[in-house]
Amino acid sequence: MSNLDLTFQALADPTRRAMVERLAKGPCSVSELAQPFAMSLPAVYQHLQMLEASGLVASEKIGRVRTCRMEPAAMSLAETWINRRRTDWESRLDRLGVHLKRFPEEEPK
Amino acid sequence: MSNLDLTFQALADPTRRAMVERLAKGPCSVSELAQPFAMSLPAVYQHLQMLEASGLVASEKIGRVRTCRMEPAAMSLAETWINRRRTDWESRLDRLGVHLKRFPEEEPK
DNA sequence: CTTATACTTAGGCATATGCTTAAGTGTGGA
DNA sequence: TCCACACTTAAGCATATGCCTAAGTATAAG
Repeated sequence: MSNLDLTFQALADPTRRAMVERLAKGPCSVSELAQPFAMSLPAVYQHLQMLEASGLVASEKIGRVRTCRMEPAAMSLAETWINRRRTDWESRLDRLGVHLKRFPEEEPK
Repeated sequence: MSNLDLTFQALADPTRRAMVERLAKGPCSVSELAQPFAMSLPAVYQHLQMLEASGLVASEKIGRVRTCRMEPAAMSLAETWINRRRTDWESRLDRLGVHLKRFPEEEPK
């Protein structure tokens, strides 16, 4: 499974996106991360593991507290993939526009 | 299910990402879309339906041919969501940097 | 030493996902 | 009219996902 698979899969769940939103504001413990959700701690923990597997989040355990933080590099990878497709599409539209301006009656292939 | 759920879910599958990559180069029929994959046409069709449900792709049927095209607006939504979290994180790091420069021995809360 | 805290693992269950094959439906060429 | 083509629907199946409860483990406070 490629990293983009795991990354987009991780972002596909609203609970996990909310967790990322929380971590974008700054690091926190597993309990703090779990606090907003009406869900058991093991469930939150599983979500956290998917976020870590994708590389979107990293964590470190000190004493009995695990502190989680966002990992912006993985975010960038996903962002870049999307941006690339948008760019491809838009540059195609640009070329099409230029072509139609010069030969308005031809249908592009 | 929110639109971002459907969008990221759609992008989580490598087959569907490849379909989006194909469509970023320009519109094509369902058969053309299916051609690169070692997969039955119904399977491809189901992927297409997920892409349409997310808004990433739109299609129109003329005669017996359905022509599919990329829909950049849905791409932007996903891109923007990711970008926002990255920005939040980075601006937090910036504030932290300023603070540490002025009070190097304090631990930030 | 005992107990509370903060995770962590294990097992189970219901639903969702990604395919398959078989059997349609509508369109257009011969 | 007949038939091939381009989807489209339906049914089924194996695995994955998202939760749960119960039962751990390790650290820290009393």
